This record gives sequence, structure tokens and C-alpha cells, in this order.
Amino acid sequence: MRYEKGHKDVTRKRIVDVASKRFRKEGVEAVGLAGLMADAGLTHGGFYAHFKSKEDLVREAVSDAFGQSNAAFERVVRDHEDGGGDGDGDGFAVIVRKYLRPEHRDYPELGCAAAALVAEIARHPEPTREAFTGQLNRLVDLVEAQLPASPSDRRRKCATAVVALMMGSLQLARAETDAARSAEILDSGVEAAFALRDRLKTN
Amino acid sequence: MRYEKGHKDVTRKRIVDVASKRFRKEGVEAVGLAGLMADAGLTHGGFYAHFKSKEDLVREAVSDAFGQSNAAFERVVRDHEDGGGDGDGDGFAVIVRKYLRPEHRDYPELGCAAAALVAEIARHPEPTREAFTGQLNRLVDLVEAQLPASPSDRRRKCATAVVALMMGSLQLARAETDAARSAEILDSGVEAAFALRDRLKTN
DNA sequence: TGTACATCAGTGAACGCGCGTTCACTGATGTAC
DNA sequence: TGTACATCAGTGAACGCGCGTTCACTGATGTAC
Repeated sequence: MRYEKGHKDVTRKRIVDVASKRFRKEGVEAVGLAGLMADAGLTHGGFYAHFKSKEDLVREAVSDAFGQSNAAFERVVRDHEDGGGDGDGDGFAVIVRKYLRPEHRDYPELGCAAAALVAEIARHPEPTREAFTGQLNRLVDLVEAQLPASPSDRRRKCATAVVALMMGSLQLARAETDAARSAEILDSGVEAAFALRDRLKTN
Repeated sequence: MRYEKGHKDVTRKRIVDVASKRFRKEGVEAVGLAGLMADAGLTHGGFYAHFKSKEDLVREAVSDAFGQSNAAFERVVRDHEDGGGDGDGDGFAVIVRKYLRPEHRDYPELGCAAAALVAEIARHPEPTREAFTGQLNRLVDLVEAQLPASPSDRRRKCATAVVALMMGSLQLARAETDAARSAEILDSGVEAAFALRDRLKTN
């Protein structure tokens, strides 16, 4: 069957979309190409008409997943600025609270790719790691833009630490089996993020 | 061949030891039992004389790996106390600096199991997750013990956030391909950890 | 003291299965005549 | 306007391979007589 123009691109995007969700939920290694293609409504043989290897898809899907979650955070900050507080730094609170929400903990397939995949990505080839760190820097940039004025390397380091703290807290909350303790981990992350921001203000 | 008493226990420990290193370095899923047993100087068939399943080994190896890294941090704090500063809170600095060292970033197989495996463990069955969080709490306890006196839930939350921050920073530093930026990530973690500790002091 | 047997940690072939990858093929549609 | 052919996204069988797991077996040593 021959398809209308642009059909292949649509299919390719569908594969990337399915992959970006399943990788975040199950880990890259646990997801097989046959099942992935079936989820996209295709048979496995067609995979190589779209990507030259699984690694090729991983790089693209990680970038896409992380990019989507970054875009969501950027949007939520912009919406907040347009609405109430006129650049009073509350964009920071919006990011931190959204990141450390129970929903984000419970639905990794819709959330930050860093929290789900950072350790696995660290073992992948350099191009994949670079796609990852490119998006990571974008997240750090976004956090940095919400911080009060300070010498620029202090701001950068603070933003970096806040991202590490949020990501780490989310991961620990996901591993914790006790619901109350898991909620406390998220809460610790929120409080500590504010503490780091405030210290930048004071000093 | 029949073996001297205790021989089987020694073999078992050797398997757990090899597993605890390889899991941290390569991830649980990437390590096959045949290769693992070969590394322990055995053939794969004997595995089930020691463990009832791979998951059984995972639980034990994660507990062992995390326990060893915890013990190392406990030791380094004790040694520090015995040596110079008599409980002046520098145990905290010793932990943070040891955790966020470049060597820890570069040799995951000898380091903290949380940084290497937290995301993967979160997808494992409850007994495995509980073995993990048991050791995680031990690490939080250790950090908490180095913090200045405060209302106990504030201390606990601060210690939790410090662990999340250290773990997250180490993971990000491992994924980063640029050496200078990777070093900066570690440094951001160290500074932020001190900031969190200091805030507890002041307040 | 010497022989027969029980023990059991470790061996290695075999099980079904899913992996990533390759490739000859299909068949509906667009284009050429 | 009607027929022949080229296109090419997607199909599905097949490749070698490693996975976790099972099991009949080995063979050096300890124990029983």
C-alpha cells in the first residue's frame, strides 16, 4: 500500500512517542523493538526503515522525552508569569512543586527523563549522552532563570544543585515502598530547594 | 569433589561480591547469570544451588553493595572523630566530600548502590525495594547524625535532602560528557550540601 | 587398616523464549503512456 | 479514459545469540563397617 505524503514522518513520530514513554516507565533495556513496534501498530520488520539501530531510536526518544518534559516546565513558568506574580521569582516555586508532586512520582512515563534514565544513559555511547546533557542543560537554564540575581557562577551552581536535588528526591520517592515516607522524601526536596534559593537571595 | 566445611558459604559470598560490583557498574538487567558465575570461577548450572532466582541474588547483592558503601562512610566518620575534630560536625564535610569525589563518579562498581541502581530498583518487586530502602535509611541516619541539633523532623528532612542531592549530583556528573562541567556538577553538590547544613544551624 | 557407600558442590547439556537485525516480499497508490 | 508499471511503507520469516531456569550427572571426600 502506498501512503499519502508525510505519512512516514507521522509513523516515525508515533514510534518515538511510544518509545519515549516506555523507556521512561520500564527502562531502555527492558523494552524490545518488536513489542515497541506492536504498540505503535506496526510489525517489527519495519523498524529499520525509520532508524538505523536501537541506539539511534534511544538517542532520539531520550531527547524527545526530556524535551517534552522541559517544554512542559517552561510552559508552566510562562503561564504563571502571564497570570499573577510579575517575575517575582515564584516561577521557582512552580517548577519545584510541579517536579516533586506525587503524580510525577507515580507516572514516570509522562515525567522527567532524567529521573527515569540518568543512570542508564550514563552507560550509553557519547552521542546519546550528549543528547541527554543537552536537554539537561536546558532544564538547568530554566531553573537558573528563576533564581534571584547573583554572581553568575553562583546562580549556575545553585540551579545545578536544585536540579540534582529534585531528580534525586523523585527517584528516592519512587523506590520507597512506604507511602508516608515517600511523601516525606518529596517534601524534604521541596523545602531544601527553597532553602538553596533563599541562601542565594540572602548572600 | 567434596569440599571442606564452610566452602559453600565462601562461594556464595564470592558470587554476591561479583554481582554487587557488576550490578553497580552495568545495571542489574545487563548482567547475565552465566557471565556472572564465570566471573566467580564457576559454571552457570550451580547458581540455583545458592539462590532460588536471579531476583533473590539481586535483593542480596543490592543489600550487600549498599551495606558495604554505607559501612565505608560510617568508618570514615568514625576515623575522623577519633582523629581530629571531637564531634564538631565535620563528619558531615567528610561524608559529602567523599561522596562527591571524582573517584566515586568514575568507579560506580565500588560506590554507592543508590546512585547506580535507584531507578532500576524502583521497578523491582517489593522485597528487593525494601532491602534497598533499609540501607537507604541507614545512609540518611548517618548523615542526620552529623547535623547540628534541631527539631528532629527538620533534621531528618535535611538529611534526606542531602542524600538526594548527593545521589543526584553524582548521577548527573556520571552522565555528563564534558569533563569540566562534570567537575562543576560535583562541586555544586558539595556547596549546596553545606548550604543545607548551615541553614539548619542558623535557624 | 581397608573397602563400600553416601554426600553434595559444582558441571554442562538442554529447555523455551525474546533479543536486535536482515531481507525477500506485498500491494495500494501515483505516474506514464 | 484506460492500462502498465514504478514506488516504497510496511510485512513476516529467518539469522545467530544470550537469557533464566532445569536436571541428570560427576567425582573427591567423609563416614560406616
